[in-house]
Amino acid sequence: MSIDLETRIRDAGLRVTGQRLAVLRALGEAPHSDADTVHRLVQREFDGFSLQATYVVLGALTEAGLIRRIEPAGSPARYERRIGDNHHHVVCTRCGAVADVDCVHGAAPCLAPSSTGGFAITTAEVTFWGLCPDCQLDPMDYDSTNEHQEHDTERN
Amino acid sequence: MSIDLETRIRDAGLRVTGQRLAVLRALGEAPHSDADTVHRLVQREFDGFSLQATYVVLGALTEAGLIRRIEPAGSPARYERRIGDNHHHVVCTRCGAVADVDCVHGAAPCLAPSSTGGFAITTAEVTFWGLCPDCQLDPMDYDSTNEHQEHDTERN
DNA sequence: GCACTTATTATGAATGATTCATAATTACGG
DNA sequence: CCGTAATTATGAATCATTCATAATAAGTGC
Repeated sequence: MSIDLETRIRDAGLRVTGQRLAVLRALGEAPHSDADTVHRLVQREFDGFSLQATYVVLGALTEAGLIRRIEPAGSPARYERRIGDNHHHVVCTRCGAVADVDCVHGAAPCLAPSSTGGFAITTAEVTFWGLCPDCQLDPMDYDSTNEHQEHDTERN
Repeated sequence: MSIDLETRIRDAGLRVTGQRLAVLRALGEAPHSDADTVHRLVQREFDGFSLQATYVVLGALTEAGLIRRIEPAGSPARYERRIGDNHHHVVCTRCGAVADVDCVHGAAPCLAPSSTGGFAITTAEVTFWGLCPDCQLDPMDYDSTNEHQEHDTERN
């Protein structure tokens, strides 16, 4: 958080635009947001900001290494600003909420497979699955016909 | 492989149909296939077998616990018959090929996070990323404008 | 401060993967 | 062999995402 966002964007070789700043700010407030959420957050600031433009900005920032894209099974891609520290994620099996989990074994790659099948492995990605605090308590759990509802379980 | 497929389907509480048998057989031949691949394989046997029907069958088998569905980032969902042994996967970053990797630490959950953020964790899913044997050799690697081509790296 | 070049954004359409709705068919218990 | 519920067939719909193209704006040099 030391350097300001503008400098970071510039240092990544990108032009500084209000949209990019706003997207980074949105991801600072709401980590693990999907494109649609980022879009809605940034729209408060830029009225004509379309969802497609959101994808373009997210794509550029991801490619530049300023944000990271994760794709948990069953939910749209999510983006986060915490990068370069090889952390992992917990995903709620009921509502899809995502939280960070520090790396299990320190430096990357924090795991080594027993048999690589000839692959030259560069990364180990760990995703934990379980119930978030809200869904553990939620009485709606007993009604299996109910749609899963996304809770506000972004603690970050 | 001891019990025959028909018995397994029945024991899972499902009716035995030719389509289901064919899908299971297809996944025996070509593990980690996506819905489209399964569809094409089964079509050889059932001429009118549609892609949508493939999704229905794959869904039923998955829900019954007869097959497992994995969703590596960037590729469509893939299905496999190897279940219940908590193994993991290596995915080729270039061509998307998937191979099995035995569990790093034995019994599930083979990993424990350092901070759960209040989540009640039930599963740890590990995905390794790297280059498959074919893509390690492939000279097209040097031409970055080329599309990634899927190699036949299913060793199983 | 102004013009120029090129990166970036806006807009609308298109694609790929998957699901849904409904009608036709089939497995299997009685 | 019959009946019923489970399964499949078919076509349309949805969701997330990308593509194509035109309009706009950032940053560079003057």
